[in-house]
Amino acid sequence: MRRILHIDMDAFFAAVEEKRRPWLKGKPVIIGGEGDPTKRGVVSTASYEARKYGVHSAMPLRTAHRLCPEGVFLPVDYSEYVRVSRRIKTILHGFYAVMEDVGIDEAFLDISASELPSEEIAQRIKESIRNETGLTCSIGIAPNKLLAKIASDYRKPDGLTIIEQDRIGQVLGPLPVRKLWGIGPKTEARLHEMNIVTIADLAAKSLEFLKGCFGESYGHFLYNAARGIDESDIVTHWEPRSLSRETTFQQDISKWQDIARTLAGLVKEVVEDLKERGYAARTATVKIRFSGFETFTRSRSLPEAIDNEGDIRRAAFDCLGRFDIGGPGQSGVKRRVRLVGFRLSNLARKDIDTSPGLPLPGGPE
DNA sequence: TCTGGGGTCCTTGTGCTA
DNA sequence: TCTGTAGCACAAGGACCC
Repeated sequence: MRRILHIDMDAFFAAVEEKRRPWLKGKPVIIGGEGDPTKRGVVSTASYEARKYGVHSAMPLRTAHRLCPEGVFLPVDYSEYVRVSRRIKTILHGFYAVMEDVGIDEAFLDISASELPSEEIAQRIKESIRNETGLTCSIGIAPNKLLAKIASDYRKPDGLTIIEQDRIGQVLGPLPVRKLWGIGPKTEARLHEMNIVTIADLAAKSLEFLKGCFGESYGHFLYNAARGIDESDIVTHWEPRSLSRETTFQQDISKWQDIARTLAGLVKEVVEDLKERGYAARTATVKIRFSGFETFTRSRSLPEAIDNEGDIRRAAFDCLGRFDIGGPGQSGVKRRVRLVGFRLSNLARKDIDTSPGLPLPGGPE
């Protein structure tokens, strides 16, 4: 029987800020954007005190300020959170080598090989993290990743929940469908329309029914997830599939030159990132969001993967020219633009030569 | 009235080719 | 030569995650 442990740091960004600024302790702390609730941005993390006011992540900062005017608004200091995150991941590596990184404040560990009881392992991890960083975390342990993630969310903050094989239905059944990883707001709304509110409701539906409503792949996923079935492995290494940058203007803009200058800057940043990581890319995509929040993309695939900024910029501007927004000769674009984004995908590692006739890494000697 | 940024994966439509 | 079809790559959009 597999034993998978999921660890989730409690209100991570807010906790890091409280640790280095103790006067914040007990105050409603809201981290997001530039830390200015009069500007555009959304909440990245709200402390548990702020959550009492109804503030939650992904909420617009202006809304958060309306709900919690006495909140302490702080900008996102990503480099500091990465630094603390690295310390935590090092601690976890010290316990078990088989670890899957899930973003900055989460991880899965496969603890199947350990002789120790699950609870003892969890307590030791919690104690080490608290001693080293002063932060608390919530831990879930279960036979697979899907259930371990639900378990870590079951009791927060500083929680520990273990789901044994024979209690899966009992624990899962009464929970709302939204608790399942992979069910977001859209699917939740669709399920509610079908009178499917809890995971037990979902588990009562047949595979054929779910495939008919949600398609082959997602229907199958929902059927298994409702039963707590997940055979996915711990992923210890992965290659990036795409690299991107995007920016939302403080005020919607209407000058083609401003859009072009922003796009050129984004291309530069993404290409620098691409080169630093040692990749080349074959597909360039430009994203435009208009003032009404309608979002469109235009992409161009090249004959081969490249990392030359000039050629990539030409592909980007070719995409930009295919939007119906006017052009360089005109003083203003037809519609005001809220966001410009740029993405490179179809990445290929530059240090791996995959030309015909040469052995691939890891192939026969 | 408000709705960030950096990702992954899936679905659907379309055009090309065998 | 015409037509139908299957497979594939690509483009675009959408849902979801942290």
